[in-house]
Amino acid sequence: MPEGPEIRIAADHLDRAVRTSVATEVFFAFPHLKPYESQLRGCRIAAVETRGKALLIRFDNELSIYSHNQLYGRWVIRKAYDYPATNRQLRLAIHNARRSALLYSASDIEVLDRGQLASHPFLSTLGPDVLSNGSERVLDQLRSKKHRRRRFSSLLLDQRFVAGIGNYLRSEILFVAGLHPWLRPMDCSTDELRVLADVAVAVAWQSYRHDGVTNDLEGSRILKAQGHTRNQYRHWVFGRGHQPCRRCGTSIVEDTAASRRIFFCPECQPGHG
DNA sequence: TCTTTATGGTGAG
DNA sequence: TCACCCTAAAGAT
Repeated sequence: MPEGPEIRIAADHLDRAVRTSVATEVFFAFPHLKPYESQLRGCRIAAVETRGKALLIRFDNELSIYSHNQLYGRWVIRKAYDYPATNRQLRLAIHNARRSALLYSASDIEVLDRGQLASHPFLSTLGPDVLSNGSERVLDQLRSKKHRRRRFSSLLLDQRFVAGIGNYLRSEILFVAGLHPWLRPMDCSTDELRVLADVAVAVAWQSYRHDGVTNDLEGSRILKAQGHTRNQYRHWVFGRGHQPCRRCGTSIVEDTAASRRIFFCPECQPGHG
């Protein structure tokens, strides 16, 4: 289940498994991609990259495989031709002498040449990647005229604003920054925006380094030791509607924004109304 | 065996 | 803002 950090973790595994190796075989489930199987067979993989939630596998013949996992796609790395037992649909496989990289369930897979990559309708609209840039780029976006009047709840999910933030990071970032979701950049001081930009980058990096845990690391470690499940210790507020805030005990509010669930603490995230 | 939900994204109005 | 697309798993019946 993929936001920027999860995609980057998958890309790291993929990179270790296939980069610099020759693809001995490439399989596409979609008929319109079949012609590329022979074009990519025997090619070396030059790089595995992420752009927000999208992933690119760059081959040395100038072709790239683009994939977006949406909500469902899942990468699995196995020994060569060692397929897992699963009911999921295999959509893409890249084999080398030692490993097989298998992409299940994803529906958004393309093969792009250099020109198509440069003008890609989704990639070309992405804002700065939250994991590939310092917080200055995020601050620039927050201060830009284009975004100043939009609520944080809408802004943080917009990949043209900053790429890689998804629905759990939205709630978590706003909680850590202490900002109410309905606020807009124009409602905030420069210092507050600077904090938000720093927090956005920091929370995304913590999630990447600690396998999706955005909660306080020491606190989550204790909860885990006490036998709490991953869902129970993972986040500050996301998925914790009506439970007590970990900081102040106030009941966490669950609401809807941009057609997605959002969670916040009305006490720790003031400034609305 | 349904219906709903999900850490995502698009396009119409 | 809403309907819709995508796929899999969980929940309801």
